[in-house]
Amino acid sequence: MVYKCENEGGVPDVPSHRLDPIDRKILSELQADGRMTNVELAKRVGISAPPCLRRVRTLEEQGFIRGYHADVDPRELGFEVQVFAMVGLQSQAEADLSAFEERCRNWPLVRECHMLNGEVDFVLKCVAPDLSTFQTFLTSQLLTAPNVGSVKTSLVIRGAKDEPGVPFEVLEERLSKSA
Amino acid sequence: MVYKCENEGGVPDVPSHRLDPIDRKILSELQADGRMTNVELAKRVGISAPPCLRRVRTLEEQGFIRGYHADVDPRELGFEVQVFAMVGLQSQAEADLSAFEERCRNWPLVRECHMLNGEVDFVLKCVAPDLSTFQTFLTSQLLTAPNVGSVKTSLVIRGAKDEPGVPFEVLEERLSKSA
DNA sequence: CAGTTGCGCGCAATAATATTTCGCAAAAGC
DNA sequence: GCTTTTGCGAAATATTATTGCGCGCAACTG
Repeated sequence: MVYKCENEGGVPDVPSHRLDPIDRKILSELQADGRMTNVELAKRVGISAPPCLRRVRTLEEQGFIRGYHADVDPRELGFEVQVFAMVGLQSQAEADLSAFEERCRNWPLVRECHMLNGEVDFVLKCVAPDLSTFQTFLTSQLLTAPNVGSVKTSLVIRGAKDEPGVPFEVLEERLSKSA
Repeated sequence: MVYKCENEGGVPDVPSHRLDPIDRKILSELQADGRMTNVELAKRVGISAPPCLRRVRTLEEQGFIRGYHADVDPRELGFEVQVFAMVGLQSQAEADLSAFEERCRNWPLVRECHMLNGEVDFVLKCVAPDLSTFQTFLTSQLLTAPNVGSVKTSLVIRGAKDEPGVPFEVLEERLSKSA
């Protein structure tokens, strides 16, 4: 069970030590099927519905669960193209990094933006209805954005694995060892 | 509304042309909040609950919705490390590509695996509880896997954007132009 | 142009589910 | 050993999901 430590919006202390096996099972089940009914979930984790729902609410409030999303198929919707873009900036000053991140947040075609260590500064995951749409975005938006030095793009030929979230198996394994 | 063309498990013909504005709104709403109740969803898309639920079911069956997932916070759960790995193989024969993909599917730390064009063959998105766990995986699993030529890893310093799914705004814009 | 058919909507009824309330019991603290 | 705390579960209530019609509209047909 999650201990409701009210540390004023502060940083959580020791992450998953605050979760008991039932909480972890709940998270695992909801990660696999986010629309499961509460009664079904309760059945699976081995407690009755009311406490199960309380746990879910608490997990949501504490930020362990950030939200729920339908997993829509991009291809079926006409987004045929997926691209990874490796971006290098000219200046790595914090203000410039933030400015670029903010720009990414405003580009709908950019779904993910992660700052990296090493020679490349950012990796972007992009989707687009077709190649020409992406090319237009690339040349008229990304490449011409302030402070952008180099961009290397790679088209996704095919997806081999795309699992959401985290591997709970690894977490359990790890917790059983440290016990 | 989705036309229930029963083309025997075949490839869908013209993707989102089979979806009317209400269907797209449904997908958009469920992508943003996958646990929304059906009544709330119906209210938002402007129809009553029963037809709304029927549409959702159809969208699920037709594969537009692949599933629902709780979005759990990796950090809160003790997964402190996120890494992108660019992998080059020695042989790009189809059998060897497939073999590597299958291997990725069995590695829990690897959450995503995409085949790319260009010099790099695959990009992998990995998570791990800490750096040493990842290093162990890297050296004793990934680097020693058959046919793996080169691996360049980049640690994620910070995440700037991480939106699930597709930008419906782009889809709507596109459909309004072609009309 | 009236008749017919197919399709999707919404109303109303029913079945499930979510959510609240409350009392009890076990673990933690004193 | 006795409070205090914490979380469970049964029961009651409120919401929601789901099913079963009948209606209207638009396309097709004769």
